[in-house]
Amino acid sequence: MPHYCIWGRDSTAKKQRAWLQPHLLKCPCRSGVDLDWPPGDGENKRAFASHPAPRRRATMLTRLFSEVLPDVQKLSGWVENSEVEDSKTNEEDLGPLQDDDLDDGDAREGRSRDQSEMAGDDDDDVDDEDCGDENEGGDTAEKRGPKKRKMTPARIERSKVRRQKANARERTRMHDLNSALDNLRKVVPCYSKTQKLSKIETLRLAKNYIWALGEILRNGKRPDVVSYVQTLCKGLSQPTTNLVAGCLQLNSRKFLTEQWPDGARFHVSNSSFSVHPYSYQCPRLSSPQCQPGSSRHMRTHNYGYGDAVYPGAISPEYNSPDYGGHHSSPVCVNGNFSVSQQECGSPDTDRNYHYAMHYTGLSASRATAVHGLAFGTSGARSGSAHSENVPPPFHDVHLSHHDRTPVYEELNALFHN
DNA sequence: TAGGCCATCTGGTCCT
DNA sequence: AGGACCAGATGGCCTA
Repeated sequence: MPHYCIWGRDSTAKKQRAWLQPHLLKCPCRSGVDLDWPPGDGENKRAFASHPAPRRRATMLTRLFSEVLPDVQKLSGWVENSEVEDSKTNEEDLGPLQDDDLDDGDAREGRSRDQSEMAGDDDDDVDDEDCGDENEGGDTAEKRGPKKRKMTPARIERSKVRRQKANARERTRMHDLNSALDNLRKVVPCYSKTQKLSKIETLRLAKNYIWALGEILRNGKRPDVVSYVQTLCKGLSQPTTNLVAGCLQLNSRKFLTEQWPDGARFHVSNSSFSVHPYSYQCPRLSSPQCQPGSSRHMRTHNYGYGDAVYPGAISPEYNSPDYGGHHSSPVCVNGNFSVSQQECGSPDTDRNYHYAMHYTGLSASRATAVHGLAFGTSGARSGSAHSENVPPPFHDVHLSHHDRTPVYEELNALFHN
């Protein structure tokens, strides 16, 4: 049973909530009062109730890049060497923050305490420094070294200006980072301007995408769709998994009717399979929110696209020529399906549209080409603001004229918003 | 209301 | 001294 201790005073409800997430937190206090987890009742519970903020919430990007980097390094290594020792990296590197990540807690403690002390207003800082000058009789180590210069009003003013400039630079830096992430979103196998992947999911998907492409290079053959999708979705949240699956299936279907360079038609067998680990029942399908044109969730949120399902991602019968026209419209937009009123929430609808990833007998090679290698088909992205020389994402692949059903128009609108 | 994601501010560290 | 980068803290917004 882990122990947590008290290391400060802050009573905001949110921080208390966060503090109670043991997987995110590790109290850096050396000498605080240890408390049993879970809080339980009595004095211990009261102590938790009044417990302060977490000292640390794992920094997202650092965590993510620590996940991505080993794979990228490994990938680049075996691409160059044409060999890979194993493929267990994905299993190794994902997961919640580990205790090892927090081993530097003590080191941070001192810094955090310094920050806490310095977080006060400038006047306090000035007072402290002035007081420090007055206590020259002591012989502690921290009182040696260069003598602090007195904070004159002019120096304080300059310090404020410096701080403001630093803040502006930091904002710019973070905006640049976000722009880069936006560009990354455009090249991973799932992109929508209205349903942005979160930063962490974008990085995870990018990592998986790189890994999948590397596997293709290593094996010299195209993988089956299932393993390809499994690779892409490894470590992703359920909503992101469904979104990716939907995107893949959508774009796969686009190619069902397109001519390939060799003139061969895309082969569609009668067989199909489901990838149940990724199945996800749209919880709002039968809810009152399931209304045509509902736009409540037409905004960016990471879990809003959780049940995004696109026409090609539904059941195999959906693709059959016998498929009824009344079924041609369900499009889950951020969890809301644009279905007719009578369909919404009906048992039949729920039964027919169980939102597992159903793959038609899609040729693995074609799918791979679509999702991983066939950038050339889409041409250059027009109007893209990013400067990186990135391949255009497959979602820009144009549909052939006869494939531009209203559903696809809607999807195109969705994807190009 | 809990929890996730995000932007912003901030001070520390390293480097030029 | 100042810039880049990092990471902790904080609060807003949103969904379930």
